[in-house]
Amino acid sequence: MVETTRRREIEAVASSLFHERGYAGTSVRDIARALDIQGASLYAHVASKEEVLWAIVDRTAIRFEAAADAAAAATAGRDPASRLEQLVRAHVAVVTEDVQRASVFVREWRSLAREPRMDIARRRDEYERRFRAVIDDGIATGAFAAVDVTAASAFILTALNGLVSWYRPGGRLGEAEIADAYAHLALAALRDSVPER
Amino acid sequence: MVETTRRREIEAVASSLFHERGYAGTSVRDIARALDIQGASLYAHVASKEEVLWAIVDRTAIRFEAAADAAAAATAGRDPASRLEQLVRAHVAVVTEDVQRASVFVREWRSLAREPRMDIARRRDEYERRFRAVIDDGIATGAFAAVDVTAASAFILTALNGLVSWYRPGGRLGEAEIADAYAHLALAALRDSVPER
DNA sequence: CCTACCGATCGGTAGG
DNA sequence: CCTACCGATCGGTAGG
Repeated sequence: MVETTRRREIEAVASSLFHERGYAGTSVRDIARALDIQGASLYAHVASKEEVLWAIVDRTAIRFEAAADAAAAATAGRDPASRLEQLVRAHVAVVTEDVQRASVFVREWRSLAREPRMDIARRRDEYERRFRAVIDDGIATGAFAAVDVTAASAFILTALNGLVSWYRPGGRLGEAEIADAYAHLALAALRDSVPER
Repeated sequence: MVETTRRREIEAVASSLFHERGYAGTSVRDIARALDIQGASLYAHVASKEEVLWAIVDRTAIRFEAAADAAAAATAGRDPASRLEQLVRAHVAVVTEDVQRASVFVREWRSLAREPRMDIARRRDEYERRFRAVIDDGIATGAFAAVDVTAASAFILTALNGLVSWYRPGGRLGEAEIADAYAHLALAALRDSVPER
């Protein structure tokens, strides 16, 4: 499938509907109706409903990965707290940049067929590993308290992902405020409460 | 609808399927098949598919509310940190006690029709308000850092709810370990990093 | 991008 | 709890 304007419109509209009603709760005709075309006409642009979900999920996964890569590159060699802070800020930026797509990525990837679902599962694990590695380092250096790394990374990552269920563009809290607050909360959660003594 | 054994079995099976595939992704026949009866036979026990979702969601909402009530009652008059700790522990307990139902409550309440959905939305707001109130108090007393209360309560509550997507009964981390870790993380996230000086 | 159409499945009812 | 059945809708194809 070539990347036409129409194709991009379809993905935008689908992201919005999948975000609101979920993948299974959205029909191909719902998407078509939002574009003022017939349901069957959609198939001139996409191979299947699932292919649209895949396009949204894969692209968004790439954004998260690229943002985390950039954060890691920018903070290489620095202390764990700074590295985690940038990972958190990168994640918040990707979510706020496009909540609908981020929401579909976070919530609807389970609706994919076996193979693509396993691909995403693997990439999510990889992504989580970045957080775990930084937390591990922080515990090793004494910057972070000796918490259970699985629980801590799950706590922080699900909090970050939870942003998709409450962030509203144009709301009182913009991306900058949320990034600051979330970076502070995540770091404070991990930081050893009695650092120097 | 009277509460028969069959009725309870239906809700248990439906919780499991809704947890795995979502409400919209689960058919009435899927539920019936898991019970070894015909799809139409389900209607001898339930009025509609949505009524089953409502039963699960409403009961689970009641559990969260009751657990928070008990936590609040047990810590009335105490310091904000202790009160928040017990709210966190209560939440973790309800999730781990029945992940499937908790997961359906957290993820699928949006699939309800307008009226029940608004009822749940209202009760979720009410529930969040308990967290906000304690956080507000903690900031007022100086026990907590002066974070944005909306961001902080959303961060913590979505982290708590995120447990439904990774908790596995019988896994390495049991309810006690998770409750300890999550209570620590939530309190540390809020605590003023330089309390006495 | 449309019309016309496909088989399959959806939630649900009637009547036992 | 079953059989038999309902209209509506599902994702998708053929052929223009």
